[in-house]
Amino acid sequence: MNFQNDRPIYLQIFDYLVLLIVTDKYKVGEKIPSVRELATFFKVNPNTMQKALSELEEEGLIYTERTNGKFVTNDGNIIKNYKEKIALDKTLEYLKSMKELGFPFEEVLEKVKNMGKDAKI
Amino acid sequence: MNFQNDRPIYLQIFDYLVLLIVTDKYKVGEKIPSVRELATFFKVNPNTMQKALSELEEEGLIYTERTNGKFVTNDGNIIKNYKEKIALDKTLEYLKSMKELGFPFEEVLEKVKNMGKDAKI
Amino acid sequence: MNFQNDRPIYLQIFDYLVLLIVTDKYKVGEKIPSVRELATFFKVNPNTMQKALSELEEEGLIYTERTNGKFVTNDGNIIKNYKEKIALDKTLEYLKSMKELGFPFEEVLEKVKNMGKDAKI
Amino acid sequence: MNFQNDRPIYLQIFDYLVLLIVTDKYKVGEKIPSVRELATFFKVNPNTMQKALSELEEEGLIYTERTNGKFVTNDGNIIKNYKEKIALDKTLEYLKSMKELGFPFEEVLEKVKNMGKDAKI
DNA sequence: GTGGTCTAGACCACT
DNA sequence: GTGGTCTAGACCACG
Repeated sequence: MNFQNDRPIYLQIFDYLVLLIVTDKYKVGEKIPSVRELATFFKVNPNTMQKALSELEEEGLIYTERTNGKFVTNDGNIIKNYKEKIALDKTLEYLKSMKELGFPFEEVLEKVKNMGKDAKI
Repeated sequence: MNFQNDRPIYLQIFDYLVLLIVTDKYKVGEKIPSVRELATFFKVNPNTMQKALSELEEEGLIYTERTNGKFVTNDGNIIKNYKEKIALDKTLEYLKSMKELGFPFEEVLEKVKNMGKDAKI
Repeated sequence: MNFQNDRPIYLQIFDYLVLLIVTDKYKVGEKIPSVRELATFFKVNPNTMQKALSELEEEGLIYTERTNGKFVTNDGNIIKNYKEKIALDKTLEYLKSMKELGFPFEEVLEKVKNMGKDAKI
Repeated sequence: MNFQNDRPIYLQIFDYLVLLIVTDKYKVGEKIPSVRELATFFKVNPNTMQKALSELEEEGLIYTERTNGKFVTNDGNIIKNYKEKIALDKTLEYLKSMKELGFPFEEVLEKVKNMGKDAKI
């Protein structure tokens, strides 16, 4: 895992784990590796790992069983909604910034289509 | 102007001034206000303002005439290219992150269309 | 039984059993279920169950007859006093924290009355 | 400041700062001491202090101005509501636990009155 | 000087 | 072995 310099590592790990969850790599209700294991895997300090996981828990995507481990939430809807929310946020932000730049919507749509066609993205 | 807390202020000002330039609010070759004036306007420290302007100058969007002030570049192409570059970057980044989330391109296109239709964005 | 995450499970079980005793669900002198049965019932590790019972015994609310089982104390006064002690502790703690928050006693009394009226609590 | 052993220090500091805010010791909009100063004052590690303050910020009771310091929220309503919320929570929890113990409401009221009379609490 | 982040490492209670 | 907490100390960007 390569971390960028302009964002906190714990947030980058957070984002990565979110991806694993919303794309079903970590299944609903599944136990996730221990804090220490994850810290080793990402080559970060356990505290940093802990912080990333705390954020996940705050979002309701995982929960903790004391002395037992951490688990993906059992509520599939939370995951589904979270995924949808991210998507809407990103789409909205994208369209907003394109509009600020002065592109009419048709042109934006054109760009999206072209870029989606050209490359496999 | 409301600044977010998770990004340097000078970058947020930079972005804002870029918008003014690429949307022709600051015309090609036009003189822009002095550092002091801008600092007052944005309610920031002159050092912060200076940093934002330095970034603009580095991108070639403005240039400095010593003792005379700062001006928007006279080369309209620089501005046009810069605008296009931002747009492509944003579009690429958007499509990439949507793909990471597991959305097929058709669904992304759908979301863009819907959101462009629904709201004035 | 739903356990909270911020307190030891054995303490939560302890509290629950205390309730059973002071509210006479477990009568004076009555035999209580075996550690194993209770552990199964609460879905916890027998060690955890044992710890909860040890605390009860320390408080004098139950006693152990070797090879025979555990029993609620025969001394009704112990139970009565314990109940009274808890009540006073809770009341004192409650009033203290309300005072710390800056509520005058009259207002506290008002809140108690209202909340006791409105809901069945 | 004497910390208890059965609760995280950062939460005890959190509670204490909440008291300072809801009782107007820290006024609306006022700058609070720097993380380092507070850490020194409470004799804890800056990280611990930071965690306590993060919780406060999450609750909306304080906000951060980057490189400038932390401030009590400017919205007096947030503070007022928070105070009221704590009071209701505490009252509800108190009445609930007294009911669980088997005390009829009249008796609870009596205890509250007596204890409020006897001592200055 | 400000807050934010991160590391290294330790200790603890609980199961 | 699990998560949670805490310390000591460092570095960084920002203003």
